Amino acid sequence: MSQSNSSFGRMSFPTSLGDDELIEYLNRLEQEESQLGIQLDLHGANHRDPSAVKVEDNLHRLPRKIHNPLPGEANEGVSRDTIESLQGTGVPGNISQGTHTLSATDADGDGFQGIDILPPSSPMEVSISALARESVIRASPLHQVASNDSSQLNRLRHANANPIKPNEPKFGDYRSYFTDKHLAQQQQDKDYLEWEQQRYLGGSEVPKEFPPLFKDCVVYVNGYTKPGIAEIHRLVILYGGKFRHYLGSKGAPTHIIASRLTPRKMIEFQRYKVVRPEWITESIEKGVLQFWKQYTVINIEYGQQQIGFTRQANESLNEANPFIGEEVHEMSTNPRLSDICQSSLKDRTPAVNHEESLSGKPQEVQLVDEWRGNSRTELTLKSFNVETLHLSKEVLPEKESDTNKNILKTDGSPSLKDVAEMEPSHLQIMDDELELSPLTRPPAFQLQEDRITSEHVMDAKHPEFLKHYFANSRLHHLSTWRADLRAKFIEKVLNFSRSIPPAKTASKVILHIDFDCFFAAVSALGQPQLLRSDPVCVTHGGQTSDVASCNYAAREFGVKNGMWLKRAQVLCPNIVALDYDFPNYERVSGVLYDILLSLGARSVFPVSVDEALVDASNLVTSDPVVLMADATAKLAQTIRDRVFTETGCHVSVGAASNVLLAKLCLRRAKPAGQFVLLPDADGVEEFLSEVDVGQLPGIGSKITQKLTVMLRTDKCSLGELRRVTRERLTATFGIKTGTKLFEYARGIDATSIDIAENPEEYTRKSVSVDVNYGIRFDAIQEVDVFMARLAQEMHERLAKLHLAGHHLTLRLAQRAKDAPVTTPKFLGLGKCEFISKLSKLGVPTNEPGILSAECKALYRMIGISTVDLRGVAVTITRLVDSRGMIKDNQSKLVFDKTNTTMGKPDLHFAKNRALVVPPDRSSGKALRTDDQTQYQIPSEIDSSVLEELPSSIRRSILAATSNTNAPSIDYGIDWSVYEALPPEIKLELDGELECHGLRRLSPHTQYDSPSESDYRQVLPNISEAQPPVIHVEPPVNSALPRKRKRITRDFPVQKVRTEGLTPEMDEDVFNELPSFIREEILRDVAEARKLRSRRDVVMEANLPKLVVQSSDYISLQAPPTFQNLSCTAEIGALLTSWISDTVGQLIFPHVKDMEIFLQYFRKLLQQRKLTRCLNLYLLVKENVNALQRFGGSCEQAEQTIILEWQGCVLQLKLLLDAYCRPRGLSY
DNA sequence: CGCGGGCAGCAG
DNA sequence: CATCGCTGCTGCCCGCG
Ligand SMILES: Nc1ccn([C@H]2C[C@H](O)[C@@H](COP(=O)(O)OP(=O)(O)OP(=O)(O)O)O2)c(=O)n1
Repeated sequence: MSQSNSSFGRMSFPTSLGDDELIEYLNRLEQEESQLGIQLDLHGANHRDPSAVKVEDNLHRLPRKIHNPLPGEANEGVSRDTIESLQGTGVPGNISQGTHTLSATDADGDGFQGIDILPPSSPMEVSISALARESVIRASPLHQVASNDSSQLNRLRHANANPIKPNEPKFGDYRSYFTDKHLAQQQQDKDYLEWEQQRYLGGSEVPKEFPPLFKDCVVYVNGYTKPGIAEIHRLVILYGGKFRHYLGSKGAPTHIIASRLTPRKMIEFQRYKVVRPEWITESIEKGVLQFWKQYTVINIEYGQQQIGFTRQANESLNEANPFIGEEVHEMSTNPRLSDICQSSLKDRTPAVNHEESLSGKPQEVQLVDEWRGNSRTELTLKSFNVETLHLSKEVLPEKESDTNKNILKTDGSPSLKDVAEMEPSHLQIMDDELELSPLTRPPAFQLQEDRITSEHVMDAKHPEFLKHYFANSRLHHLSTWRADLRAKFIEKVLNFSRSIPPAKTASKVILHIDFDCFFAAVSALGQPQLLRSDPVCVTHGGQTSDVASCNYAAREFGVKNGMWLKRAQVLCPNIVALDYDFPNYERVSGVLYDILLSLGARSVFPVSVDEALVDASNLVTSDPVVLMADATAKLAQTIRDRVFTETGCHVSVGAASNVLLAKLCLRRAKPAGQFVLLPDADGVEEFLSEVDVGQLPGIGSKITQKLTVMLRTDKCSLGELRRVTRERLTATFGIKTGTKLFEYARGIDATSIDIAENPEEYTRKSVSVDVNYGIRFDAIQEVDVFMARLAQEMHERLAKLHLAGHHLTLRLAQRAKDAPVTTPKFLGLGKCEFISKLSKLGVPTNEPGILSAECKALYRMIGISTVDLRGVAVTITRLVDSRGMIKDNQSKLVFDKTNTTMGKPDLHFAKNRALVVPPDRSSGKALRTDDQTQYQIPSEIDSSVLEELPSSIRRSILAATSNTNAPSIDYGIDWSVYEALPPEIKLELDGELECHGLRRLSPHTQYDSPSESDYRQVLPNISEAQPPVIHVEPPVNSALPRKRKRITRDFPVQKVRTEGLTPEMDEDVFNELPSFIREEILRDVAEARKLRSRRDVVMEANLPKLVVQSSDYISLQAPPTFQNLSCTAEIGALLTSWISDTVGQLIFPHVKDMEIFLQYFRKLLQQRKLTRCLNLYLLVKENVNALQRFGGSCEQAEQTIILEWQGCVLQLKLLLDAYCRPRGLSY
């Protein structure tokens, strides 16, 4: 890079840190600092003593803290309620509104009534502020308050009864998914302004004027710019503008800053004013907002010829309506449905403006004419087609798939797809339709819309992947609905004092009620022109897309739920694909449950969103036995009629004396029917004989297959099954499954559906987050970042449920050896092996930091190659109620060496949970508590640090300063030489050696978990105590005898090879370290832990600060500590974790943390620990660069964080250079 | 022999 | 382009103390 002055933009993302970049960076720092009024002369800084360089000041550019909840929080209760009501979660009294609306829409009959059943939009606005608070919390992950909040959270979302916790993430609140970050950013921006003002007020400088040049401007930066994104951000904010990290529809940008644009971006950005960065700088320079057109980017490289129409279009439009940007903004924050359509359309449709379209301004016509007349239409049209296809799927109430010839039309007009597929010459005719139909005919519902840039696939690398994915995953919805329903019904039962159960009659009547082809039926509601005989299915569309549900017309052709669309289309060429409509599924489900609950049955048990069991014994037993069947049939008929009237969808009802039979009857009843099988013994037997084993609950394909092999039959009916002895069945299938088969074959089933009988049995015992789609990673750093996001998601789910857990299980899907790298299903699993590993966390927790670190550590322990990873699942078990747990870190490290013969350190994390015991504020957590450090880096004390480390690392800390008594390990090190080393170097070497030595082990060795039976838990599992009373033991730490062994420095390890480490060689060792540290350090630490536990090593449990304590023993300087760590391996692990967590959660590394780290680095240099510095530098650099190389290109916010880290890298380099150059050292 | 981790299977 | 393969639970097997 020769032109060091002109490539500032590139500087923002250095992949290597050459001298040129360094100089540039210095220049830039100087620029910025002078603008900020900070005295900082960096000229020649690299020739100075590092302590004189005040580079870290640079990191104060933006204050990242978010101090207070946003205004608008006061509204939250209301807003949650309102949102709640429109979600239709099935609470009595809440649903009927939807019902009326629905019948109105039914009568409508034009196919576009979907709009009528959409929720009103205004509450959404408020929900944004609610989410903003969520993001505030998220921005300070170490100060999570959610789970500390002991206020009454109505986690079951009783819309009418209770206030809803405001920051409870609302399931199904799709639109607000993308709003939280905006608001966090806005808050940051506000903070920055305040801070900036403060500086001038407090300082001696003359207050500088910041005219609001960019008032009404909303700026977005694309790609590399000079100055960089951070600086532009700062300037825009400073001069009264707004800044966006996304091109989302919320607060849509008015200006895009870019130095150059790819052709695709050209098209994408057509409706924006795309300007060069000089627009910003020169506007500020001249004190007047410069006319943007002078800085337009569009014609820089591509010229007028090619897409000149775009520029002109933009100009004419924007000049005709200078407030267009503002309009966009306002509309976006008020997401009425039509706005949603418009904004999404705007984003995807080139060269049109829909505000204009709506108001019918003449410019629009002109614009379109211009566009059509352009000679280069072809190129554009191609892109246009692509975009439009997508658009049509999202915006139109129609479901289309590329391969599907049956484009479902809701009226006679051609769909956008039709238009898009026509020759350009036809477009002229279609123009009106093209522009207007999506606006006048909004969709039934707007699915979560990805904001991905067109060149980037939405895989797990994308920062918003999880939200996007879960918003669109049917199985996620299904699971969440079921869990919510369970919880709701348990709560219901607990709230009502248990009514005396009627004496258990010999005969029960169980109804099993289930919607027929639920998704398909509900989705088809919006398409009344469809006939019942039209085969339809619900699917995302695409060859390998799953058919979630198909109607009975389609089943005639052999189409089944779960089948790929490709196959369904082969079986049934005329099948019509419908879109998912999750909010309506929820609503319709609510109607069903209302009806069922209104029956007054003894119990209602939710099986699924579309399916429930009802114990109707009390409703029909008063009749004489003979008439019971009739009464039951009448009841079933009533239910079916009511449900159909109120929802327009059919349920079927199976009724019998137990759950098993009811289920089988239901199957017989479908579709749209009922089947009652009541105590007629012969009838039951006859009925059962015809049933297939596969229909039994809990008997799936595998068992069926095994049975058919065993019986040598094709199809195995219960009649045949009955001929098999119980013994044979239990021998083949195990005691439980065998018995079940035996009894089910005879219609025997004692399954209870009475939640009230034993609510405990139905409360959840685990919480998990699974992602087995979109998992594609190149670098381990990307995995780390993803793990951090997964942990954050897990944390949010746990916090919402007021749960914390003792155990974390990571389950990975690994591409099978023989499976192709590209899966048949796009971003799918393919053929995989699953490997899972459980970790005991030591304390019940839901802290995202711990969860994240643990996941990363477990990932390394499992040792799956990054590129073969196809799925990740995290499960938290051994749950406890987190309410009542004191949130602030009060973990105490407790040492207990009573078990020294086992050779294991007994490490107890005992939370001082005694509610009467005040938090020990004297123990040095000043940084955390007072300064709100974002990434928890306490400056002094053990416990805080330790808590945020993964237990693996936490544990290894104990060993880091102690002996590694592992005689059988061949480290290739001459330990006598080691012994001869100065103690200081020995200390420094310990951690490194450990890693280095361990590295010789096969990385794929499976390690056993350490036994942690000695872990003492203060908090009992909630499940053991009926009322959630927290049992508190007296704090054990103070009472504990200090049995910790005196630290002994003599290495007991003597049985080693003799060649090896010499004082000169340690350099070599170290030089070798970075390459593996950066890739394997976490794994090594984890392995160290495994190794220790496995080899009965006699070790000493040590506080990190013991390193310092032993400084009297060390004659030289004690090594500086970073977070009380002095082992490079651990510090490296911490840094790696820090980096991936901040990038993963899109939070800035906290200024103070960075300061502390740089301070540490400086100290290290002062002590001339060059190799360590080098290692740390390379570690950080490699981590940051890897993220930038692989993952970072898709998301501005992520880039900004990475940029911040690149700043850090450069600062480290600065410090290193300043140290090395005068000494003639090079590295 | 009982416990617990790992894993398979199942349902919607 | 695609596509959105979740999630909670039960039961079996096997190794360990
Ligand atoms: N593999 C599956 C199975 C089910 N579902 C969803 C769509 C279904 O509509 C809903 C209910 O599942 P059912 O098993 O009850 O199937 P249907 O309701 O579609 O059909 P039916 O109950 O009439 O057999 O769950 C799904 O997405 N994927």
